Amino acid sequence: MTAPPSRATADEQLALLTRGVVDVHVEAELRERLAEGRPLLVKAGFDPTRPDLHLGHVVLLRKMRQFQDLGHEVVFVVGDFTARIGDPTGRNATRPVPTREQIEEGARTYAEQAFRVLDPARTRIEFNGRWLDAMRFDDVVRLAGRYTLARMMERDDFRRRWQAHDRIGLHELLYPLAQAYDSVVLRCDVELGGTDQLFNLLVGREIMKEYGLRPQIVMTTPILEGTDARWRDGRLVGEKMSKSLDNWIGVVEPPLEQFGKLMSIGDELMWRYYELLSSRPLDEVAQRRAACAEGRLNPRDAKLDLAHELVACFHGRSAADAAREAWIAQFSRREVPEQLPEREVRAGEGDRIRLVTALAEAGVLPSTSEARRRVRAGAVQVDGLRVMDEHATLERGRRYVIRAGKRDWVALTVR
RNA sequence: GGAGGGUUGCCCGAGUGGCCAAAGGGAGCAGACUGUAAAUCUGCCGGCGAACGCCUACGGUGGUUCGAAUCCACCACCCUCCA
Repeated sequence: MTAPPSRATADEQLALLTRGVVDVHVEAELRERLAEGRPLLVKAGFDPTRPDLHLGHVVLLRKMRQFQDLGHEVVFVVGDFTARIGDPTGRNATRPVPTREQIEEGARTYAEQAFRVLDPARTRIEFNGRWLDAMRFDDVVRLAGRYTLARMMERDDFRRRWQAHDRIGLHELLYPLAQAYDSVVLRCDVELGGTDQLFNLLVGREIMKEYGLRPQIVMTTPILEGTDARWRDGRLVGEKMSKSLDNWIGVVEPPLEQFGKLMSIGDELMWRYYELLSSRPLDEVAQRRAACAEGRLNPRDAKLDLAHELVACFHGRSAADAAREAWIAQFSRREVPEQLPEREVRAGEGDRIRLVTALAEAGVLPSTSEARRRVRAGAVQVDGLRVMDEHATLERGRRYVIRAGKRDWVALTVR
C-alpha cells in the first residue's frame, strides 16, 4: 500500500487522493480542509446484505486507505437500518428481509474482509441504525421538510421512472435523506462512494448545510468492470463486477484462485485494474502499457505482476509468491499441480468402476453426463494419457491422477 | 370495473396436437491455436443408462385426447388500452 508521507502538504495529498476519482465536489474545499492540518473524517457506507467483498469494492476501500495513510480517520458505516427496511428500488419486493443476526453476521464478515485493505487502527465502524432507529415520526417529517420534491426528481433514476409512469414508492425518497442524515450525525468532512451514488452523496451536502454544518466533500470512484469485460470497437465493454453476474474476484478467495482469475482477464481490462487497484504510480503504468504495445514487454508478464501485487495485498507476500509459482507450473509449464484434491470412490462389480461414474461420484464433475461429454471431447487424461473411450473403467486398489479439463484435477483412489 | 396481450431451457427468443429434450442467438463448457488474454475454428451444452431407451422439463393445478409447450377450465404474476 501507499507509504504514509506523514508530512505531505495539502497539494501533495490532493494529487494523491484525486487519482482514479471521477468527481470531486468541491475540490477547492477539499484543499482548504486538507490545509487545516487536522485528521479529516471520511465516510463510506456499505450494504450488509451482500457480505462478499470483491475487487469492485476494493476500488473504494483503497481510496479510503489512502486517506488513512495520510493520517485521516475513516468511518465505515454499515447500513443495517436500510437493510432491515427493505430494498430501496422496490424491484425485488419479495426479497426476504434479513434478520438482525444475519445483518450483524454480514457486518462482521464485511469488516473482516475490509481490513485486508483498511488499517483497523484508523477505522471506526458505525451502524446507522444507532441513530436512525431512535428517530420518531416527527423527526422524520422534519428531516423530509429540509428537501424538496423537485430536487429529489433530479435523480436520473427517479426522473426516468416518473416519465415512464413506473412506480416510485414514497419511502424511496427517504433513503437519500437517511444516508444524508448519517453525514449530519457523524459530521463528515468527506464522503466516498461509487459514481452510482453521486446523487445521494450530494444530498448529504445539501442536508448538512440545512443543519448549519459545513457540507461534506463528495468524491466518487469508478464502477469496476467485471472479469468478463472485453475490448469491442476500440473500447472496454462490460458489466460492473458483481457476484451474481459471476464476473467477480473475491477479496477472501484462495490465492491461487485469485491469481488464476486475474491471469485470465483481457489485456485491455488489465490496464483498468492497474489504474484502479494497483498502487504503482500512474506514469509507471503508462510506461508498461506503452512497452506492451511496442512488444518490449509481454502482456502476460505485466499481468503476472498485477496478479502478484493484488494477491499479496489480500494474502501477504509469501502467499502471492507461492500462487505465482503454482500458476506458472500448472498453466504455463502444464505440469501436474502440486496440491491435488484426494478423492476415493468404491469399485462396483468386477472390481472396477467406470471412469465417468467415478468422476461424478468423486464430485470432480457435476454429473456422469458432463463426464461423458468431457471424455468425448478429449478433455480427460488419466495418468497423463488421454482417454477418449467413454466406457473406460478404473481398477480397484489403484490411485489415478486424472485431469478432467483445463482446471479440474483429482487424485482418485479406487477402493 | 371493462377489453386485449403475455408467462418457453442460464438469458433472449421461435414453436399453435405427434417428426419437440424443444429452431436460432447470446452466455457457458471442452478441444485446437496461444500468453489458462483476445480473436478464430470445431464440438458439446437436463438427468440416468453399455445400449433399444427411460425419467424430468415449456408459470401453477386440473381436464380433453391414443398422444399436449401446443386445445379447454380455473388460479397466479406481468404488460397495454378504456373507465
